[in-house]
Amino acid sequence: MPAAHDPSLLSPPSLPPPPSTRRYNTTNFDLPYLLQRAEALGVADFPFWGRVARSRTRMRDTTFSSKAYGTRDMKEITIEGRVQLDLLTAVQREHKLSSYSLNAVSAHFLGEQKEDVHHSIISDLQAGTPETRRRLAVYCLKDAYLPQRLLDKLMMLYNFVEMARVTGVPMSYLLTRGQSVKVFSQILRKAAQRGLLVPNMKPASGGGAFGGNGGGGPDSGTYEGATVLEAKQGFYRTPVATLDFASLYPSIMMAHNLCYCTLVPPGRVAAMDPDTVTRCPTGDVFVKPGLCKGVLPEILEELLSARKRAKADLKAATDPFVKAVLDGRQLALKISANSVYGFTGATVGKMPCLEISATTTAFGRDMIMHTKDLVTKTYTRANGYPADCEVIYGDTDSVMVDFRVPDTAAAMDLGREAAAFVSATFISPIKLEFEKVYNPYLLISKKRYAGLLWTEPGHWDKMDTKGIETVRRDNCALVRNVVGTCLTKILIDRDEAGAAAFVKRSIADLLLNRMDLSLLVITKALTKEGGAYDNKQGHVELAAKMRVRDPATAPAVGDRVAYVIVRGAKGAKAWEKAEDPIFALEHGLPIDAQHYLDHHLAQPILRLFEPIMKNPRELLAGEHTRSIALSTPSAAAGGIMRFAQVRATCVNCRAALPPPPKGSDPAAPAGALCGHCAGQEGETYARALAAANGLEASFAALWTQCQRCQGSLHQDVLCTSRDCPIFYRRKKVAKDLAEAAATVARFPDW
DNA sequence: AGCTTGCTGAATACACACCTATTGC
DNA sequence: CTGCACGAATAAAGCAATAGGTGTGTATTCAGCAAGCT
Repeated sequence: MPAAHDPSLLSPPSLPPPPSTRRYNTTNFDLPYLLQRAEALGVADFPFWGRVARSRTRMRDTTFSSKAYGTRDMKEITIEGRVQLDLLTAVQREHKLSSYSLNAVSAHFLGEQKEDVHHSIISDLQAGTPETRRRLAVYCLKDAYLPQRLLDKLMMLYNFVEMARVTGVPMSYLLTRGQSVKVFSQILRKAAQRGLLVPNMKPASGGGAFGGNGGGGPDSGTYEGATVLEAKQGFYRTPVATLDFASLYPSIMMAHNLCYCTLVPPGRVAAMDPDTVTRCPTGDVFVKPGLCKGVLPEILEELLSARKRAKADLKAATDPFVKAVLDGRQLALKISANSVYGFTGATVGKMPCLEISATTTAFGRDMIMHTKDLVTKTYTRANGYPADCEVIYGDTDSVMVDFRVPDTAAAMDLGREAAAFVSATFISPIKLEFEKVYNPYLLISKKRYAGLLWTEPGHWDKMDTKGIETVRRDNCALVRNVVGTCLTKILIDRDEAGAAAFVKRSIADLLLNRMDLSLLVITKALTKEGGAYDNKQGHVELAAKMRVRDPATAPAVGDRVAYVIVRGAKGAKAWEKAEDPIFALEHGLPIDAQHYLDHHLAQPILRLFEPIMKNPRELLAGEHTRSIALSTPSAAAGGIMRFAQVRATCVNCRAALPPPPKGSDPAAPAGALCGHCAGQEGETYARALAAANGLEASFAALWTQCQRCQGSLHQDVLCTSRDCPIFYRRKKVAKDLAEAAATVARFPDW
């Protein structure tokens, strides 16, 4: 690309245009852009943004990588005395969304869409007329205004300031560093108060471990985690009470005074007075608080009291959105508290101490088993209770008890009683709480269930769904909708037949190609560089393809890749059939409906209906699955059919028409009807016309909707938003309309 | 010549180990 | 003692679990073919 002809500020020679996700990614996009632009234009006195005079703003590349936040390439930009708050990073860290484009995030939190203009058009707008430049300016203003509103609405500053104060790290760390630096900072602060010194430990593996990330010593780094009780799968139509340990791991660490400074080295155990130490299930020994109170337990007390305050605020709030934000805040504090345990188990971290983490989980395992046994043994008919209770499930810190009573209020009473009774067998501050009742409760397997959640008798609070397709982001919206609707019908409406009917309808719609493309878009995160994958995967292959098509907008590491499954040759692997939804739409690639049915819809439906129906498989077979609208392209080598002449078909009965006579113009419209249908021209034409008119009307409606979204009813729609269902619908209707118009054109005499 | 039989290579099915993404707690 | 160049190290909460996919090896099925038989 010769840059000479274009001195415009909008297209610097060295910098690609922003993909839609980067538009509000100040630290990784806007600031580097400004720096590089100034460099390209030779504006030497520009990059001095900090509050330290004559200190030049510097930039360097880094990558951040952690299990929880994923891997991301980042830019580190030094601006002394000013806090950078990159909203994209903040949203990515605090919220699990399918798409993080400014558009999608605004729609999610503000209920507002924003047009998404492809970067190539931006140059055109700038180079156009005053009117197009005005439009560009409005668009840019929106780009700036939406992040500001998100910042306010999500109470980001408020939450970040609190987190920074509680953990004692600079605010910038909250977005550029992980959990461990927060824990370490608290340890340093507490140790300083006590006059203790913290050792500067060497990083785990001593050798020159750089370049290839192989090895890494998987043997010593791991320890046993929590117990997950066997899930007694089924659909429970009676109340199931849930008993939870409050902050299990923190409370264990506090109760048993687990800390670096209270761990007794094996060689010294014999010398200790047995009354002053605790011997743990792992065999490790820690001194009791009377002798020396641990640093970690004290940190935990502070974090938990901060969380208690947050919970009190949450209770006082009335606005549902504010409630949601405050809930996020208390959750962040809970995660910080749990990270203290995690920090001790992080073998690649600054100060691993597996004695602490392994002891913590060992206590937890004992406690959940103890709770299960005690409850099962106590709540029996023999002890005067209505029935023998059963623990049907439990994960880490919870047990789900079916007391076998029909009444929600009765189950709550029993739950409260059991919680108090079991709590009494533990030392402070360990506490088992009765929290909620599920009724009904659909238990599919470990870590996957759904139910109506009750916290007081009389009315249920909400439908709670865990681990099922509706809450997983690597499903398409179709699956989420079908499963979600079925759950609503089954749990709330108690209409199992209706749910089954809905499934059949959805399958028929899918196979008849009546699905919105937006419902079929799957997104998955690109977790590492393309070459680092061992197995081929659809989203990885597609990302590579997109890099070839347009490097500027292709997904980068850490981004979520959106794709649809299009039809491929017979036996093609799934990774060959993944395609960019916009590309598929624009090139008219057919969707592989069967693949969606077999690989995405079938299993979730079976799992859902298995506990409910006798023969769930009938949902996947039968009349509604027979209607395939399009013919499959033929087998070998990417579809040999591509080279075959497409024969025109009768508009009425779709029978193939005889080929046009030799020598005639092949481009001329074919006759409309076959000999058999020849008499029905009038009604067939009327039908075709009606279809075209209907499509025209819906296209106009969608177009207007998009115009409204862009804020002007007398200008072209430029938006190509991957996240907007209207966009897909508009494109599809446009295509259908073109086909319908072509059909109408085959009746030249009418 | 027409049919069956047995063989062979290819296609298909299946079990299994492993990788990857994501969630629960 | 200060400024600069150069090289080294930098950082990263945890485990349990489900599910879908890939790749591989083995067993089974099937089509095609030649030989043999009627």
